[in-house]
This record gives sequence, C-alpha cells and structure tokens, in this order.
Amino acid sequence: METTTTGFIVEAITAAIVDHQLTPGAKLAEQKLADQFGVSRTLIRQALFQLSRNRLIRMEPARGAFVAAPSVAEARQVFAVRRMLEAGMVRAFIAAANPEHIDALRQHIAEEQNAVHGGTISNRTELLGDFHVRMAQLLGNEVLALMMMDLLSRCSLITLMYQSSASAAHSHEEHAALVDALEARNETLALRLMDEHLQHVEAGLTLPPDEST
Amino acid sequence: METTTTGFIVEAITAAIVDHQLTPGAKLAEQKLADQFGVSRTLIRQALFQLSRNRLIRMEPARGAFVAAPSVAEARQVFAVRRMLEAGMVRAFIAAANPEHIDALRQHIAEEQNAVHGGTISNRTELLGDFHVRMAQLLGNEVLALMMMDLLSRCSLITLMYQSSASAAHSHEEHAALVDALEARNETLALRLMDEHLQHVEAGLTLPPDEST
DNA sequence: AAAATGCAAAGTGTATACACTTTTACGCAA
DNA sequence: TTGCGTAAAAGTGTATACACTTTGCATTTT
Repeated sequence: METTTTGFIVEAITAAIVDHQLTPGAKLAEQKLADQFGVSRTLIRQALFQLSRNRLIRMEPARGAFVAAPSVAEARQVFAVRRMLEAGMVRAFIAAANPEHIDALRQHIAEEQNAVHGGTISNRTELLGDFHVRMAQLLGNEVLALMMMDLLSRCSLITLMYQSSASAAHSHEEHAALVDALEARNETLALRLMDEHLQHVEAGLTLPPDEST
Repeated sequence: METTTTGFIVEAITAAIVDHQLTPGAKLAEQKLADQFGVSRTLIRQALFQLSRNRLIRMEPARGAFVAAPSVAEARQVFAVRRMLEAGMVRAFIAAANPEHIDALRQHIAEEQNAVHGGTISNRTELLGDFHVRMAQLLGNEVLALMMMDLLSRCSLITLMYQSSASAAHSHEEHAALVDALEARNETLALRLMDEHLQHVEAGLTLPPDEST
C-alpha cells in the first residue's frame, strides 16, 4: 500500500522482522540490504532511521543497525502498556456496542480458526495479533489501531526471544470467549477475560520474575 | 542528550513544533533547513523521515514535508488513547503506591506552580505535559513514558489548531487534586479526577461535535 | 479579460564519491 | 602458544551531483 520507495523498504524489513526471518540482534548491513533491494545505501539508511524510531531496530553510532533485542524489563513494560490499552478498548467497545461490530469480530475469529488448522505459523501469529488491531479499527480509532500494530510488532520480537509455549489454539479460544462477553455487554467479565488472555500470553514467555527498574 | 547529528536535528525540529515556532501545515523545505543547520540535505531528509514516522510531520511524494495538521477526528482519537493510558496509569500508580512517588509528583507540581506564575508560555505547557510523563517514569515504565511523550507532542499540535481557552492554572489545580487522591489511594476518585481533567483539556478545544469515521 | 500553454526556477528523489571509524587478519615478540 | 600492535578491509557518516517533478510566471490563444 506504500507508494514511496523508502516506505516499501520499511514495510519489507518490518515484515521480515515480524515473520522472524530476521532475528533479534541480527546485523543489518547497509550495502547488503542495498544490493538485495537493488537500490543505493541512501534509501536503506532512510528506512533504517525510520525503523529505529519504532524501536524495531537499534542503531549504534558508527557500528550499524541491529534488530532490536528487547530486555525482560522492556518486554514487561510493553505488555503493561498493552494491558492498559486493551482494557480501555474493551470498555469502549461495550459502550459503542453494535451488532455489526460483533459480527466483524466473529468473522475474524473464523479466519483464525482456519489458520489455526491449515495455515502457516507466521500467518497464524499475524491473525491472532490482528484481532486486537481489528477491535481498534472497529472503534473507529485509527490512531489506536496503528499504535496497537506497533506494539504487536514489538511483541513479536519478544515472543521470539522468550517464547516457551505459545499455544495458538488457546489464544483463539480466548478471543472467542471475549467476543461472547462483549456481545452480552458484560463489562466485568470482558475485562477479566481480556486481562487473563494477556496474562496467558505473557505467562507463555519465560520471563524471569523481575530485575532492574 | 542525543549524540548523533541526525538525532540532534530530529530533536530540534520536534522542539520547534512543540513550541509552536513551526505551525501546522508549514512547509519544511529541505535546502532551507540544511542551510539553517549547516549540514547537507542528506541529514535533513533522514530527520524528516523519522519525524514522519511519529506523525509530527506529513510527507507528500515529490511535494515535500509539512508540519502535521491533525484533523478533528484524529484529535479525538489521540485524546481517547490518552484517556485509556492515563486511566491505566492511575490504577497502576495506586497499586504501586509509594510515599516517594507521591513526593516526586508533589515536587513536580511545585515546579508547575512557579511556571504558572513566572514562566514563559511554552515552558508552562511543557511542564503541564511532563506531569503525565513523570507518572509513567515513576511507574518504572519507560516504554509508556516515551509513548506519552509522543502523544503529548501530538496534543501540542492539536492545541495550537483548535485551542480556544486553555487555562494553565486550571490544569495545575487538577494535577494537585489528582495527587491527593492518589496518596489517599482512592482509586475511584483518582480515576474520576483524571478523566475529568482530560475532559476539561479536550473541552478547552473548539472541536466540532463529530464528523467522519 | 480569462483561460490555456509552455518555459524557467525551485525542489524533491536517488546514486555515488570520499572521509573517517570499526573490524578483521596477520605477523612479530614474549 | 598466546598476546599485542599494526595495516588492510569492510562499513558507516556526510556531502555533492544529477535526473525528474512540481510550481510559478509570462506569453499566447480564444
């Protein structure tokens, strides 16, 4: 959907990171990328600087760009932010409540169902994340949706670093239960389900109890 | 605090936008900026691409970069996100509760007090925004703090576009009342105060009821 | 006089050149 | 063999050159 060359490169690298084709800590050599994309280093550098702004990569002066490797502390912080935003989304969703919105979520869940069975792993992961972005979009809040996308990208890095037991099927079922609660406009239940869902995702990681900060 | 040249330029332009030295819609001509900073267009472009990622500026292909001019819809969305995050912060703050944290906030409020009297307008605005960033930092959540900074930058643009009656003194008093509620660990009250605070800030703008999306 | 056309000036998009820094590799000494 | 120092190789940081697009203005046309 991007029309500019730099934008295209940003999206391509982002996708590669989210799909785990590039792993945390990997070096992103400029000339190598330039050859790969068939452009000059200038455009690659523009793209890398943009990505560094998103915290998807880290740039060390005179040493180069590396795929970000979030610390445990950062991982917890990202999840804490997600929890805040998603709790707000649940509330807003119940307040805005609209049968078509519920339908849209149900339709998304159906796609998840298919992916959990037939799809590839990265496709599955992507859809499970998109559930949350979809909620934001249905609320008509594009700012929130974009922010969720950024957070989910970072979560994808975190998952790769600390994942111990991610169960796609489990997440899928929790999404379904959440939508039921949303439809019933049971705010208390929906909030609890969303919180538990995120707790489960976070618990699936092997994050040591706590350390600095 | 930035060591790289590009980072320095990003911060300088960001500051200029937040301080309203650059107004929404203003064109950011590359050569002009390059001359001003005494560098080549290359570095300016790198900075502009980073800023565009933050939504502080908008880049139109072959036409150039412009200071962002958030629509009414976007303004409302930004505030909605802020409300979600700040509600979460209030809850987390009360849960984490610690006398030193309260002290730190009180100290910040004292600085606000001084600025509301003697300080310049931009200094005042900056401090009022920093109150919210400070809360995030006290929670030990740097991810959240950076996100709040981004949101506040955008709010500063919104304020400039739609401001009708911003009362710095009013915001300052609301901050003080909020801290009292936090200290008393009165979550219900604190949540209400924070929500009303944001409502007041948003109400101080002349945002037409609603439109698209 | 108003609208359309074409040309020059200004500005953006990309590549390349070169200075400077980091990394790597090799040889020498302990 | 291990450690150190030095030089070559590789890689990043910045500036500049040039192609192409947009913009503004003057001229022509109706």
